[in-house]
Amino acid sequence: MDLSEGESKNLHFSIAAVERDTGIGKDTLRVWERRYGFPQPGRDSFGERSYPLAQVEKLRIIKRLLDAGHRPGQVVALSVEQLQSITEALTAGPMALARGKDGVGQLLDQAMGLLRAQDIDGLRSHLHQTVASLGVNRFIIELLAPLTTMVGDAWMRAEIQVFEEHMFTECATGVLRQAIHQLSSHALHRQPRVLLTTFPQEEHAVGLLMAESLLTSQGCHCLPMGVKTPLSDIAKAAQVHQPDIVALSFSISQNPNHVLDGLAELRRLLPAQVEIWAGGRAPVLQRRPPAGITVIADLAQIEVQVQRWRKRKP
Amino acid sequence: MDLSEGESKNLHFSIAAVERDTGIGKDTLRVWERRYGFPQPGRDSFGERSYPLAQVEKLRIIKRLLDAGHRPGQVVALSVEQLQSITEALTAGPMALARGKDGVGQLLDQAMGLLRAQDIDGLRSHLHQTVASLGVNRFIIELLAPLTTMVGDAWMRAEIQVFEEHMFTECATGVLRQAIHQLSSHALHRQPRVLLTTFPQEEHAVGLLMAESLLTSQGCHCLPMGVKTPLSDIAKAAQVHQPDIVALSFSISQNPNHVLDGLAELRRLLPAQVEIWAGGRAPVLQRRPPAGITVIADLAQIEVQVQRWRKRKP
DNA sequence: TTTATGCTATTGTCTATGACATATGTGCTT
DNA sequence: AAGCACATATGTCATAGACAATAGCATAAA
Repeated sequence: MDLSEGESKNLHFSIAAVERDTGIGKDTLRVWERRYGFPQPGRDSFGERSYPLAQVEKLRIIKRLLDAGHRPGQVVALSVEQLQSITEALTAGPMALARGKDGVGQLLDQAMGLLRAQDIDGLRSHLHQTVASLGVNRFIIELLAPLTTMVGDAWMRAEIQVFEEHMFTECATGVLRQAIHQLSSHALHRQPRVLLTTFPQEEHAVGLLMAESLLTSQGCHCLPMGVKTPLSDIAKAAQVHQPDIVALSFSISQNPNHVLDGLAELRRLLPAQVEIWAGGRAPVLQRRPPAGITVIADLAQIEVQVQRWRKRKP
Repeated sequence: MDLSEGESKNLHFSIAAVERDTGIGKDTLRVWERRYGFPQPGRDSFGERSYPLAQVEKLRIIKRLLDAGHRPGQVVALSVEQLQSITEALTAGPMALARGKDGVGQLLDQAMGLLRAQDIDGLRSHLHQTVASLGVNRFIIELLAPLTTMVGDAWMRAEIQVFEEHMFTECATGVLRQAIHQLSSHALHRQPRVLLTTFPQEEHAVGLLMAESLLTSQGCHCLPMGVKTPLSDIAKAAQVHQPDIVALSFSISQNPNHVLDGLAELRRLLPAQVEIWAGGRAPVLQRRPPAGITVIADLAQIEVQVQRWRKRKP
């Protein structure tokens, strides 16, 4: 029911729109207002909360800090400036790390430059070229993954438009699909068999495709199921296709409790011999690694884990 | 916090889990209970709703019927048997129509057979083979589009599992991406330039990919933006990338008014010389074709419209 | 027969406040 | 340090009422 009517006029958002844009639940938004005095939405002519753009942006910053481990009581009441200084401290590390590390840093800067210049066709050929010269593994781990992170960060800081992010995603998707197609072998009985998907709330498919590419390049037999699969259907698919591993991808904005509950429930639904691998940027995976789940801390771990699996199985 | 304790014992679900699995919001679940007497969850030891599996499955059937246009008051209180008979009646007609029409019908039956046999790898190679032998145009128009319709119908009737539909979509996506990649030319200044996307409510990407494939095979310059782009961002993207045409895809479940309002709004946002093409299975497009919009009644029309555009422009 | 118009019932979502289980932090003791 | 108890912080659930938006339907007009 929430059309984006109000949003276009004066950049005000309904509570549902804010939930969608920030990932913070309606209940939580109301209780923050009650407890911390922020956000402090106006009211529209129907008496309903109406969040100005500035507050939504501040909420996005806050959400990011929460994902990074801060607690609401510490950050919700702070000013935008204070929040930004914390955020900068937070992203300064990884950014420097990704940049100028080795020769690939140049390619990364080049890609970012093309994106900034809105040259999507140029970016696409640049990526295709790089995947050809570096190989899929290095391409993903050293170029595409950092690039995706940088784009995500830029989006968080509202430095890029939504449509630019869409076009980048589309571009990356195309390149990854192409890479997967080229890698895929028709040899039967490749092992391990890996079923790939995400939980129902998860919209982001690029992480999943990166995992699929890496797994395929390791010689695994991938059973991709796209995003947003209900838990019970993951279980049913596992029953039919008998994978050795169910691999799940989580983006940074996932609700930590949903992630943990979902993983626990899935662990119960699947037979014990089926491993569950959980990867992606959801911080909760590292902070509170759930029992019975193999956490893939970063993409390079995929190779390690596949080798571990192969050693264990005869 | 939804502890999923209860879920393991006798397959009971918390309200959050039901929202996740059915896509029906918590508020709606509570208000249905209040108004229609269904669902009727038990209560756990904390006094919180606890939905047995049977009710969750019934809710999934109901959700499908709602997506197909039924209203809650008509269906929420019905028995499972009644719901199933409605679902069957809903899709009986179209099925017969698609089947056994011409020589390609065999390939279609073959594909459906592979899908029924859960042989995804087989289906993938069958599709790749068919696209090679028929060419992209005939492949999409005569095979993939009818197949997608059949799968959608089968999903409506709960003849196939959600995960099977996911796997089919994934398979079709891969084949289409591959086709697009092979077709795409690096020649600059191809015309017309077509920006492709969907409205924010629209999740289905396959229709969009089919359109992109056909347009690319006609020698158009495609600017794909994926699904779910806010209207204002479509306009911003058009400002930057200067397309001749903005092409939109609508699935059958789209709210007719949202579609019409959205198209009218978009028409206002875009310069007059930019054409808007609207295609897909949303019935409202044929019933009340909006002013200033080019309606693509079926996929074969894409070729016709491209030729019309080229004749008009020197 | 078809197309507008207005009325009515339907339906999703919002509001408000209270409750409470779990997570987290603090301080004390060993 | 490490374990434990207690306090605080925090997200989610509950209840019940309100109401705008939507859809269905009947009636009037073309």
